Amino acid sequence: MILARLILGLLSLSPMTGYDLKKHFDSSINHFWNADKAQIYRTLAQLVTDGLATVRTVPQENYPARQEHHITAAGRTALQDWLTGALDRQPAREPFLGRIFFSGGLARDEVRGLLAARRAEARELHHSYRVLRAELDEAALTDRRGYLMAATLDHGIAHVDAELSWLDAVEGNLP
Amino acid sequence: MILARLILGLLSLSPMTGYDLKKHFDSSINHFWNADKAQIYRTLAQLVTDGLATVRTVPQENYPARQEHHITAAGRTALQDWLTGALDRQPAREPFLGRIFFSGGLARDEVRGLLAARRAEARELHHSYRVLRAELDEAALTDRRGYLMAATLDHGIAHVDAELSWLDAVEGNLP
DNA sequence: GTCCGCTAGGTGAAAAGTCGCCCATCACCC
DNA sequence: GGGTGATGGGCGACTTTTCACCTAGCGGAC
Repeated sequence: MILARLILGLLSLSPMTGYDLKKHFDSSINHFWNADKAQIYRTLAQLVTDGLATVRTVPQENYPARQEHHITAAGRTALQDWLTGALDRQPAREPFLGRIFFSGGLARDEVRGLLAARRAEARELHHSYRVLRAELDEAALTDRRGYLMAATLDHGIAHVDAELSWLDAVEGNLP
Repeated sequence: MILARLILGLLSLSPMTGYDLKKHFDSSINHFWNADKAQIYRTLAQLVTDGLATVRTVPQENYPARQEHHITAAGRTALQDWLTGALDRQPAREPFLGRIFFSGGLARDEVRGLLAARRAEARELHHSYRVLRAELDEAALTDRRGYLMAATLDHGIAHVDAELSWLDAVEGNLP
């Protein structure tokens, strides 16, 4: 499961609770994956039963105790195996293209509306990616870890740019 | 469910069996969605119980009878509602970026290997999209339906191009 | 004083999707 | 004569994902 791997990846950076993980998913991971809270807690439990992580309860003042999950040696091995293993190509999934594909029967302006809505979304995404990118520490980009994390954001930006160009072309030539 | 809509879309073009649908998914739809055989049959059954499609059994010589599914008026309405309804933005899902994100601990050459594997995949995809694109009838592209169907392929090509450029940039500056 | 939001960690149920397997017939190749 | 693959239509079990709900204490706003 990809989620288990991503969680292992985060745990390899530092021990975390399910709550911490959810916050990471919602911020730094969000541009390429998202995870439901329930799914995170269940996957975390699975990692523990599989011996890839261990839990340590850390009491806090004024707050509920943290169930801190630590990656184990076996977990690090599993993570390494995933990172260096063969690429599993996953099928394309673009619901928006499904609409475009079947929009031949719509009026011209309805199609333009569809494209405009998509453009608005893309622009918004582009902006939020740019903001995230600008917040990155320039110095951190010179080491490989920081560079690759930034690269995943650049990936998002590049694809949103491609999307905008495609939208322009499609609308420009729309019969 | 998106799958139900895509199936309705295909049924709106012509009546089909589950088998026909699977073939369409594997050819013309494959660049933006894919569907499991079992899933198609179950969704088809659901469409019938929901009154969005009806079945007609058509016997054949030498072959099993076709369970031809026809879209109903209610089905066309549902399809129209989907096409003209608000865009539901779906979260990003890029397992490959998950690898990149956590590959900071790998050796430089291992990261290059990852990028190279991705590049090979992208080039292959690019080629298959180009082949499909070339097979399209030029004349059909002047009407809106054909134009939009081709546009979904162009979308794939544009994004694969963006992916290749991104790969070049990432590898070129890799620390 | 009461409600909202943050910290923290869940459960239960249903929907969605995947995987392997099954049935049948015909055509074709070796 | 046996295997493969196309035509056609499924079933059952499983995993993955989502949705709604629940617990509980604390801090601050109204």
